[in-house]
Amino acid sequence: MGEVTERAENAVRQLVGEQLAPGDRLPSERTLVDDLGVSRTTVRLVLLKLSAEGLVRAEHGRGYFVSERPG
Amino acid sequence: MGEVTERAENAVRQLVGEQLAPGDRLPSERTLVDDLGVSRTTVRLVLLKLSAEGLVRAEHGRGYFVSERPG
Amino acid sequence: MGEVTERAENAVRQLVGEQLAPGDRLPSERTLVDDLGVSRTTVRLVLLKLSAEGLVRAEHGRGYFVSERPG
Amino acid sequence: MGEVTERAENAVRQLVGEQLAPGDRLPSERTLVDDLGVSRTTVRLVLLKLSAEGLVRAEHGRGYFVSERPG
DNA sequence: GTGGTCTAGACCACT
DNA sequence: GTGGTCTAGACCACA
Repeated sequence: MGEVTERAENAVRQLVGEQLAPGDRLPSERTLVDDLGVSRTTVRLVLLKLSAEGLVRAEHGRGYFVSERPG
Repeated sequence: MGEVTERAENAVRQLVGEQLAPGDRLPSERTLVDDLGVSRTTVRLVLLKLSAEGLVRAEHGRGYFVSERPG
Repeated sequence: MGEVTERAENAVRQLVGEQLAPGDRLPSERTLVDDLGVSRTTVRLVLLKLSAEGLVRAEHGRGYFVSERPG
Repeated sequence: MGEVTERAENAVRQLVGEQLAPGDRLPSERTLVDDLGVSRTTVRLVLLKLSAEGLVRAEHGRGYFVSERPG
């Protein structure tokens, strides 16, 4: 995993862990693209990783949400 | 066609083929939204497809009805 | 215009004149149906009248909004 | 088909017929949203119709292209 | 109170 | 950064 992706991942992890509560919706993919200054591919790579960890959960057409049971 | 739409399509096909008779009225779009747990857009996509096939026919202000000649 | 429609009209007029500001969105047609306890036909009749007066303006798919220049 | 969609359809037809040549790429759906002032749903409805007619062809991840054989 | 049209914006699959 | 799928919910036309 490259340097850019790693920085994006840490930014999203921090957002989820420190600024959001379980059940909260994350910023949209396109908002994260703008805010983090990375490509949509990179954003999705990060979100897919966090989804696999169970930290967040995607709902088609609605958004990403912070999981109730992290892990 | 996506996974969600496909499941909804199968549910409506089964309803039309097994529980309703020619001339019967289908549940309203909004009822199907509740019963199938999908958006109205997805419900309409399915009903439009079945209409194009001639399985059902829409009547503005009245509802959807099972066709007399399926096919 | 019947008694029921008149009561509904007065309720919406009061809402627009006293509780909302120019540019604000009105409650949706279906919300007004529930809140006023009248049919959709009655609600639309009232909103059409207020639109004709220039008090409110409809935007398809978005809602009704209080006009900037009432009248 | 509604009034808004019809206007959008005519605009795209004119673009395809008068300003683009076979093989040319159309503006992206999101660009058309901005240019035509309608929602992406409406844009897609128009493009789906023109695709069904064979006037244009969609390529996933690449864009819409003017067909070689219009019709 | 139904089907028809339209808005706004999300995630997904792909290049 | 495109097209593809899906959500949510608004007003419109009709019965």
